[in-house]
Amino acid sequence: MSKASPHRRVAAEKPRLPELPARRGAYAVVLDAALRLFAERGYGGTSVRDIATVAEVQPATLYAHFPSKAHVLAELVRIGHEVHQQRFREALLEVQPAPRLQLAAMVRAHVSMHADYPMLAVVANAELHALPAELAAPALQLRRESEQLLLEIVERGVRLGEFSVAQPWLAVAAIGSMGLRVANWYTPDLGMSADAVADAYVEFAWRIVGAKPQ
Amino acid sequence: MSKASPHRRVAAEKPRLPELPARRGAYAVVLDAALRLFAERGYGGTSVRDIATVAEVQPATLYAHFPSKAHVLAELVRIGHEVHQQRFREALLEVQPAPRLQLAAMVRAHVSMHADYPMLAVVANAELHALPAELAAPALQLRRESEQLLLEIVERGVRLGEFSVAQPWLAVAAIGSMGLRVANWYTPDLGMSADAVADAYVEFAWRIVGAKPQ
Amino acid sequence: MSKASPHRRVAAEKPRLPELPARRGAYAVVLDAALRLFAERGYGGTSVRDIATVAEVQPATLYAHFPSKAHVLAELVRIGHEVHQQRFREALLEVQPAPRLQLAAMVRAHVSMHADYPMLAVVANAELHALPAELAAPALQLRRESEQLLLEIVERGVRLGEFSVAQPWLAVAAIGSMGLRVANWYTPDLGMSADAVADAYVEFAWRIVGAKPQ
Amino acid sequence: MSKASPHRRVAAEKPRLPELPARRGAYAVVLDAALRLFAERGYGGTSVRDIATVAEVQPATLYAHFPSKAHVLAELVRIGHEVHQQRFREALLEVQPAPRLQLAAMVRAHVSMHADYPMLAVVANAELHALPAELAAPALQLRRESEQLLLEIVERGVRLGEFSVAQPWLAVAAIGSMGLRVANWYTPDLGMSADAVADAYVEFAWRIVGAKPQ
DNA sequence: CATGAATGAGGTTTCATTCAT
DNA sequence: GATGAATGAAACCTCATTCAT
Repeated sequence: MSKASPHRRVAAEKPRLPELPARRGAYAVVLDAALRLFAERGYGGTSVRDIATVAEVQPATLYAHFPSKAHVLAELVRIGHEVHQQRFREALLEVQPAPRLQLAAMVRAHVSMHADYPMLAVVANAELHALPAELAAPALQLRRESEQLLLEIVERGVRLGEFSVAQPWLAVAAIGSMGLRVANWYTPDLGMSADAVADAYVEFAWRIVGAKPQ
Repeated sequence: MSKASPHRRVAAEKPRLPELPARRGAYAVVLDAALRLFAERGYGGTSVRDIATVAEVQPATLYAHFPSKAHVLAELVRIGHEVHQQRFREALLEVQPAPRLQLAAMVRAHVSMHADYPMLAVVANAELHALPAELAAPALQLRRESEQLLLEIVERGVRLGEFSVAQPWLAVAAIGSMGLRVANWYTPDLGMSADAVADAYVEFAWRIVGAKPQ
Repeated sequence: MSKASPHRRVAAEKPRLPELPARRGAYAVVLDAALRLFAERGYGGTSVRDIATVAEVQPATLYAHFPSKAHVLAELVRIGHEVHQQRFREALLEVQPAPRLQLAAMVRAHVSMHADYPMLAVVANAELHALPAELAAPALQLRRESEQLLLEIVERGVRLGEFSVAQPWLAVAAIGSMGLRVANWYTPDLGMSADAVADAYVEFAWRIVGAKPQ
Repeated sequence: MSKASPHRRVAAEKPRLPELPARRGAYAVVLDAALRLFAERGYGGTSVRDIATVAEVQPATLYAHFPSKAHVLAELVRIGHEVHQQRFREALLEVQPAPRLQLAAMVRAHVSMHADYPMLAVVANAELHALPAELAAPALQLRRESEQLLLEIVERGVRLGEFSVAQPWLAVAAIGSMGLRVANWYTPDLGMSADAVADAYVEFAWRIVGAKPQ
């Protein structure tokens, strides 16, 4: 399919991919083209020819770098989840062990990742279902771990009396969902920094879990 | 494409479509099949042949009722938005004019719609981008109106001193996003009623906007 | 196919069909619609639905009057050849037995038929090949007879010393071809009567066979 | 459609296409197959699969060389008109400026082209109407120019007193029509050379315009 | 590593036709 | 006699992928 979609699924245009140190040339161009197209039209709405055209490469060239179209998506999904996990890891390493601060650090990481790499986030979220089971498994594992981590923080906050929320897992679902969707509408053109959005969402998260002031 | 997706995009199996009074026969069967398939595999991942097979009709029969595959999606998107709007309308008609109650009614309508018709909601949200502009326009218009309505309620709450939130539009974005995602994970099998989920989300929404107790 | 052709295959719009005494109703409407469409787009470029649409009838109705699409064409071809033959017959019955006058009468009949029923003539000529052998046979027979008749007239003229042409059969081919093509370009809008065209073509025919003056 | 037509639209079998210097392989094979099938069954009566089968390639291969079925026809129509124009051009360049000789040269070129490439001529004439406007335009333009050229020769002959014909444009129509139809019946199997046919038609053309002897 | 050409399968849609009403 | 709905086949075309060069 080659028609452009009439209404954007992602508001922002860039940045698209984080630095991919070791990989240059056709690999990077193809990945970048696929990212843009999968984000805009979805995996099923994008043909290998579409990708090759945007990448200014022949369709056959794609197969020198990826075993199949699905593997291109798999690679984008992997990168997306890796970036997400990396931000989570850094956030945890640098934060004091207070639930209130831990939650803030996680939400900030979550939201800013979705604002900084919106296309990557949309593809990793919305096109995951297009992957065959074995290619999707690693991403699903990371997702479960992240959610579990967030849940443990919230439950610990509740146990310590710092948070007050009836069903922590529902709060986690709500907080996660809030952040996911940022990828769809955030763009620097809004005149608001990604940090400012993250700040606001941290406040929302605190409120949802009933965090005590201070 | 005819391979089954390995991980569910929607947890619930039913109910799928609201009563479509006057329409019976192939029209309803096709629509129901398309709903299930679009929800599971996406529009681009579903072929007309797939739909026909599930509906137990010939592909040609589909074209006696819909001008194209896109029009099948358009009809599902239309129905989804109509149900959503209908719930919003009823909620508003029956509620006291207090912002706190209005917000509660809207969130309850929003969440319960996504829990009651999860497939319809997922298709209407996640596959809207696959529609050509002219078919997507009515849904986009309804979306803007719903969001505007929610925003006005929150802003009024702030003006009246009942709510306390720095950027009402961000709060609206967060609240809306929370509810959207319910469609992906809710199923009665969780042992939790849709009403109970809605109750919890109403509480979250109140907290996000800093609603004063009472 | 339903797109209109961009350049006319027949210049004239009407008249289309001679009076069909005994047949009224759907039969006549279908035949008239098919005539127009076959003339403009050809048999292969016209669908049964196209015919039904123009005839303002359901496709199924067509099958109450014709066993198949091919039989609709066969009927038009039959009528076309019948009209042609009828004109030839009348021409012969009313003419003096001089080759010069006989040739004139035949050419006049041939040309005026193509000018009076251009759509019918174009369909009978240009779409004959689309008919299966058994449906085309009667028309092919009539064609051979007409040609043979013309050939005999020319050969007799040569024998009697009234015509002078080396290869009578080539002259007949040329004279017949000239007249056939009139159907494509003649229209009363040209400001010239069909009779005037026929007069001119009679003169051409005389010249081709080298008819002695008087 | 794959049934063979029962009565030939073109008597001759070959030669079919002029030398296409630079083009070999699938392009040429497809074009040759399409020429034969379009000539026999018409554009609407020939499927892409039919062409691919005769060309001994896959249908998909056709689309590596032509954007659509219509473009295959367009290419044939283009080649046909180019050959015709080329013959006209050569004829004019080599002839003395006497109207009588000019007319002879043109008619000879016209007729011999239709006898030498009968399939190409039939397709270019009889299937032109199946092309969308933008693809048909160049051919229509060439046609108008050829006709205009012939008309100017006849009118000049009349002015110079070498020809005597009341309506030169009608004579041109008749002469052109005569030649067109040669493509339908001529075949070397008749035992008559294309040149001999052309000679006869030159004589007919002279007679039609009333050319003075010598 | 990149490519142009080819392919078999399958995409969406239209076809001529039938049949119960 | 007319129809609305259905159908199996086939229409045109695009798909992801391969391979010799």
